[in-house]
Amino acid sequence: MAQKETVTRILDAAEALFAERGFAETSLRTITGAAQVNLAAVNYHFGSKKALIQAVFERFMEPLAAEIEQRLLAVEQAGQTLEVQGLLELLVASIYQVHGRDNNRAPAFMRLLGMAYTQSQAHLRSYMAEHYEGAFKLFGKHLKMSLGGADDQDMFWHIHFALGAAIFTLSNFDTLRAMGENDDGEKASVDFIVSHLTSFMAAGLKDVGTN
Amino acid sequence: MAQKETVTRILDAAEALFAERGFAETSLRTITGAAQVNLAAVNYHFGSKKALIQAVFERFMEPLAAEIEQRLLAVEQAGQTLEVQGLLELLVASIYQVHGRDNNRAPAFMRLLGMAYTQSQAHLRSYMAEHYEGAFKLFGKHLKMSLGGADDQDMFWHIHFALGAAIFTLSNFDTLRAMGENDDGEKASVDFIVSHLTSFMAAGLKDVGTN
DNA sequence: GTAAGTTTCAAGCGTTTGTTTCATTTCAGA
DNA sequence: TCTGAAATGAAACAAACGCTTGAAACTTAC
Repeated sequence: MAQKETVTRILDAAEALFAERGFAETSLRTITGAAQVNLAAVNYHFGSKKALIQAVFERFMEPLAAEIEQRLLAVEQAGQTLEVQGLLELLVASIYQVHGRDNNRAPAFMRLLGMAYTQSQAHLRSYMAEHYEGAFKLFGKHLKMSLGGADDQDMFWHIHFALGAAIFTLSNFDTLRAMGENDDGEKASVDFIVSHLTSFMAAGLKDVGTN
Repeated sequence: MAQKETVTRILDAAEALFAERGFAETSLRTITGAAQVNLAAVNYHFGSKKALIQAVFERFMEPLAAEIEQRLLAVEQAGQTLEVQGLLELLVASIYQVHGRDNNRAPAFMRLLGMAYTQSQAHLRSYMAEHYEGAFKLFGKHLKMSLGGADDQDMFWHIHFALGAAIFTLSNFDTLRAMGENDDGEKASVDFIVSHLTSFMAAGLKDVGTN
């Protein structure tokens, strides 16, 4: 088996299993078992479990952050100014573009993002803050413009309120979808939720500076 | 040492440590060490680690759910109808009333709530859904009235968007507060964040049914 | 075709985990 | 004061963990 295959299979299995059960709850043996790869391969290719976790994040975030930055810069160069709703749609479109919209990779990764905050993974948080500060600040700049120059402190918190709504909802997507079945046993579609979520977030963000 | 003391000290230590590091990352030895209690005491008094986790939730949620139900029923009996913002303030007031507002128990518990969703603790989610369904549905009824009879499906999702914003923000309270320091090194106060958060949530909730 | 480098493999290293055991201590009720 | 149940303590259990090892199996290049 070629190296690339082994590495990819480990990353695929790790991403899915971490998302499903958490970092500490997922052992290397479970991962290598699912990936049909020898236990030692993880330490050989990545060095440690911690490094594997980081690699999972890197593989997802790297192209996504690049796509977002590129789209935002294109908006600038065209001299446009997007509304809040438009900015959020830009994020959604970026995820779909980079990671597809038919698989459930995006919700799975949102679970990972949530875990990076909730579980004791300080190394992950500093890694993310470091590597994707550029994209985050660029987005903040655009958001500030579309909100008519809100106070920085207010905006920081409103962004995280919105981020929380998105992370929580998408990271518990399957659980919530099962809970929220209507009386006909019908589950909400992804598009339904994404459109309501962005609408909710936009309404909340626009509330900045009202108290 | 009397039994009650031992049980209480285990619960106190477990609540704080679980909130700080997660369930799987916190060993019984760490808990009993912090509580200055023998290792076997956990299995003696609670039965298992899983049962201990559940007991931590029960101790916090039981009086809180009762307080919320009581306040909502009092509103009904007075023939009042609360606005969205008023309903959210009722929740905040209930937490303060039951668990105090000077300690940081509420943010710590919000971390636990977030973990109950994010980590693989299906037993906790079903326990919560079962035991506090009454309070949840009662709150939903009031919210629906204050939103002018929104669609059930829409409201279910908007509630969870708002819940996500609250859980995420409060559960990562310290991390975010450190990240969000302004240039003078000043951190946002709890009251500042709670008031902005409820305002954000109210704005988002009122958005229900606009698309 | 062979040698060098890379990747996989089975096995086992030392630790830590949740849980159990059983002897000992504590303490209320007779 | 005696007794029996309740609680605590020290020690050990099997199982699972991350990680390491050295030999075997590959791939690559000459």
